[in-house]
Amino acid sequence: MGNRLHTFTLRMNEKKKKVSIYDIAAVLGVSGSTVSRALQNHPAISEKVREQVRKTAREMNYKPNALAVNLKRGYSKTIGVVVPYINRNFFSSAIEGIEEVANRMGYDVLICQSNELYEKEQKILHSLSQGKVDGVIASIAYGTRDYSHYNNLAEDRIPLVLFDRVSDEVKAGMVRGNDYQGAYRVVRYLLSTGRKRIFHCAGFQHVSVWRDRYRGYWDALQAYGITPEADWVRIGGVTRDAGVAFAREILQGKALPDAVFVASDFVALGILLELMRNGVKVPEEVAIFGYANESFDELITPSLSSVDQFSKQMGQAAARMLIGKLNGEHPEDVLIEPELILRDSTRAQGSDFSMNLTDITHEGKL
Amino acid sequence: MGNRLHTFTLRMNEKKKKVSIYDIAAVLGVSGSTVSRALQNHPAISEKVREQVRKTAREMNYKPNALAVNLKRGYSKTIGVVVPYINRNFFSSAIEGIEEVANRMGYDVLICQSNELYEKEQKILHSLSQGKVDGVIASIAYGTRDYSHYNNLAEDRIPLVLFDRVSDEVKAGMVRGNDYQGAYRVVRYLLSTGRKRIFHCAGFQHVSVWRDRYRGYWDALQAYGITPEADWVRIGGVTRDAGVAFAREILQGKALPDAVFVASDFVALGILLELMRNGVKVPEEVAIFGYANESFDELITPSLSSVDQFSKQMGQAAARMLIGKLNGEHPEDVLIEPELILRDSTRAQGSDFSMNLTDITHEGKL
DNA sequence: TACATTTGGGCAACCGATTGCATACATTTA
DNA sequence: TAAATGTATGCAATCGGTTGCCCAAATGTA
Repeated sequence: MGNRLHTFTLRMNEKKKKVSIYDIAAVLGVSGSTVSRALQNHPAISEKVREQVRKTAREMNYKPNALAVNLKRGYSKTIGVVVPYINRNFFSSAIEGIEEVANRMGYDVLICQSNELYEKEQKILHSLSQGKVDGVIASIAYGTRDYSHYNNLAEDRIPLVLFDRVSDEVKAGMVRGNDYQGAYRVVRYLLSTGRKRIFHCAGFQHVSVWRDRYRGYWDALQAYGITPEADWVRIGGVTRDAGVAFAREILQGKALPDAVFVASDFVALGILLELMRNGVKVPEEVAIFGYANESFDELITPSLSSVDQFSKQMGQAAARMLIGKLNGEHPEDVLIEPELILRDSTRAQGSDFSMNLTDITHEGKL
Repeated sequence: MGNRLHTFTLRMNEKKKKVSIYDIAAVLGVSGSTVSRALQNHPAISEKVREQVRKTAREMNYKPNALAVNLKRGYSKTIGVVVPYINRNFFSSAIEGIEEVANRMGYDVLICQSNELYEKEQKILHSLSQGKVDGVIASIAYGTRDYSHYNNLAEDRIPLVLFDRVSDEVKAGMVRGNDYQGAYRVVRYLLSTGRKRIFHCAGFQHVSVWRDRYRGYWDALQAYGITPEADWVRIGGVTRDAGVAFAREILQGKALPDAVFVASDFVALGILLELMRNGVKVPEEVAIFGYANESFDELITPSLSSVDQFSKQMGQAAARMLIGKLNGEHPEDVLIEPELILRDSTRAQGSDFSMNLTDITHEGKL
């Protein structure tokens, strides 16, 4: 047998082919079925043969061809994840949560980034729906306004779970943060510290999370009898540069705001730096409150108050939901309550303002 | 024909099966081969049939099964990428570079993270080598000390390119930054600003990049007639916490260093914050120089001097190299020269120290 | 010894494509 | 009109596994 193995090895080097069950079968003089069954611990195969097969497989460095297995089985035990960017803290920790649950349940995770581009998102989904994954977890790119590529997944029987950036136009399971509440509470907190003239820097309104945050902001102000003026709100992209641009607008306005509630930490960063570069004191003159609790928030000076969305838990919930769907269940949508993280950029001014807000995390509890 | 299509649709809903070329063939009354060829624009198929097939395929929402295609073709046009973490700026921009080149060349990219764990890395490579990818680009986890899982890829004819974290024990193409030079120049710069007592916080020495940085540090000091004492160097993990721990050691030592050259920005962050928390002035008393130019470097106060490794270019080079290998070429290894980014954490003290170092980038040139 | 079971393993179809070769028909040429 | 091309399509093998069904040998039972 050692001899046959040797012969085989030589052939290997010539033909540069991978080892299949039939190669093992040939060496052992059995059929492919037997090898397949032996490797699966099928009871119909005797202990003796089973051991021989396993041993030979090991010696020949056999690895099952996942493509063949998946093709035959009809599923791949793989979950596709589509996010705008993988290097946003929010998304990378969501992915962490997804991987954790998925791996535990025996699934692989295939990560893709859309770069916020509709076309790339489309391509990715198209590629994933060619049998590569059993289901998809996604957070919609903001370049996306037509959702048919998402809805098409259903035609291919690929279950879909959206998290964070969801849309009612898509039929899918959803895991969302309570962005409305988060925003509402941010504004209420700012009001409680005596800030009244509260601006808002929003993201594009076709995106659920930014629309909800805007609504929360609006309703909170209304609830306290304040109606925002037209120039209090700016809608735009969620980049640092957009923040810089908004800061400049603010500086050119007739009066500084007391506070700015920003729908994204990256925008908040741009605003904060640009305001300070122009001599505006944060938080003394203007308080700034971001959203997403990016990792840089606590590193900048002043540290940036923000809203933690429990991104890892969101990822876990999304993975659980998708796997539930794959098992034929009908899991309910998940809504995760966010938590305010208070830092220096919203430090209260002057005399101790006594608050009565029990739902707020104080600095350090991060 | 509309009728046949309708019948088919009904069957679809019942059986919940995806559309194959044979379904199209059945509707049109032709063979599977014809459909396959028509979809590939094979010249042997008449214009008329070709159009019919394409039209029907579109109507039936046909998507080729990637598993079947790849199984048959023997390759997948997919590149596997394995990195320790996707949310490190360094790695995510390397991935950006990889994707850019790969997509342009018609390859998909499958991203995996090892979390610095040997076991997970092993699992990932094992899974990738089951026919899922044509080649692998990786940066070795620091939990890895045995490299057979990498070398095993060769047995499966899967070309491998390592970037950043490489190893001589692995037979693979390599794209590296010139870490030795980077470190050497950092230390030379620090010396040029009058700092002599320069500590070094290194990463585990079985990892190429950290070993090289240590060597560069050592040689630079030697070249200037300085021999580091035993407690000048600490070898350990590359987390923020490790930095905090080192800072505490420093604080308990007999004398503060003039500067600390840190092999990782995350460690440098920990050191910087902990030193400052204990009243040490940075850079007045101690200068700190990091490595990797993470995005938070410019955001903290004082901003952190660091070494930019051109991670995106590294990714591009790695992808080019891998695709070259896939095309049967034998690309040469790539060494990328890093660039020093000077920020406030190493601001020179007292009188203007006139430097004669032309290879240094000055603040703002980032 | 004869028959019924159990055990171990092979045959062949199948998953969804691709492709070399054969074939049927149409067209051109001698 | 028969033979030689050309054109359009189908058959069947193949990629590397999995699995229902069938059969031969071994074992059990009377």
